[in-house]
Amino acid sequence: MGRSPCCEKAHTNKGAWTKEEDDRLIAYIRAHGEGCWRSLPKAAGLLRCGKSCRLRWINYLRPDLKRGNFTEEEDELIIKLHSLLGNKWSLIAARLPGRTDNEIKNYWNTHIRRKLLNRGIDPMTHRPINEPQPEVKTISFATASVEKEEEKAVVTSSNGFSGKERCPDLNLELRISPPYQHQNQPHDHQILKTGGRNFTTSTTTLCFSCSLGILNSEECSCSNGTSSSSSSTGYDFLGLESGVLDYRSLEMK
DNA sequence: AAAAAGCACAACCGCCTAGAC
DNA sequence: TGTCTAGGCGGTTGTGCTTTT
Repeated sequence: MGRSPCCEKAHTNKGAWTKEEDDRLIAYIRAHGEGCWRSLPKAAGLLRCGKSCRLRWINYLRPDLKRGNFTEEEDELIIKLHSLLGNKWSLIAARLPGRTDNEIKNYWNTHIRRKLLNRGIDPMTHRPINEPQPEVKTISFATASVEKEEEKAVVTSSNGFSGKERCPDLNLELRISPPYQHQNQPHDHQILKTGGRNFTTSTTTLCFSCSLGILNSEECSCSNGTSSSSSSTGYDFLGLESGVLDYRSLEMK
């Protein structure tokens, strides 16, 4: 049994929104707030699908949107978040006030991908291109329901990893907890191996290359592990100190 | 100047999930 | 407990603009 269509498609407009449609949508939401998107088009006098109205509002009409070019800081934050979260655009967007998931997704595909490729970094794995894939041992962060998590591992990967194929006992569930102190890691790095990937977090402050798990990179600017705060390097991994990202609230399943 | 290629981004499509019943 | 639906998400496509040939 197939799904019923989200709206009556025979009598809906498609394609670019007109100024008049935008005005109607804005006026309606100002008067009634965001509510039932399914009934909104009819109530607002729009010949549009509810989904289309929602998308238009969220991505372009919301008053709190920050339009315009991405800053270098936003670029780097997106890269860092993508290295951690993969193509979870909504999660990434949640860390960038005024930016939408669609906007970030487009920006990634048109700008950042190329930028990383120019740096010699695979945009999907965030590892240097041509670097042999390291052998990955499983570290499971989950405590229960192992079989279910294995099923998830087959289908969940957002970065092109097929967990079941390459790592039968792979657990892709990621939970990020307050940093665990480990004295033997160079540069105070901690490598979270999950989903066939390395996620690097830190008890201190990391340079960009280190945050991507590129240890001992020539581009490393971690001051040989002597840095102890972002103020000394100007680097605030994932915005932990600036408050952009509360890593304790992150959870990827 | 015109055509082709490349780029940027708005919008759509289909799937997934949570919640209501 | 199972079914249905609205909302949400990520992938993909369409289209207009810009740059190159």
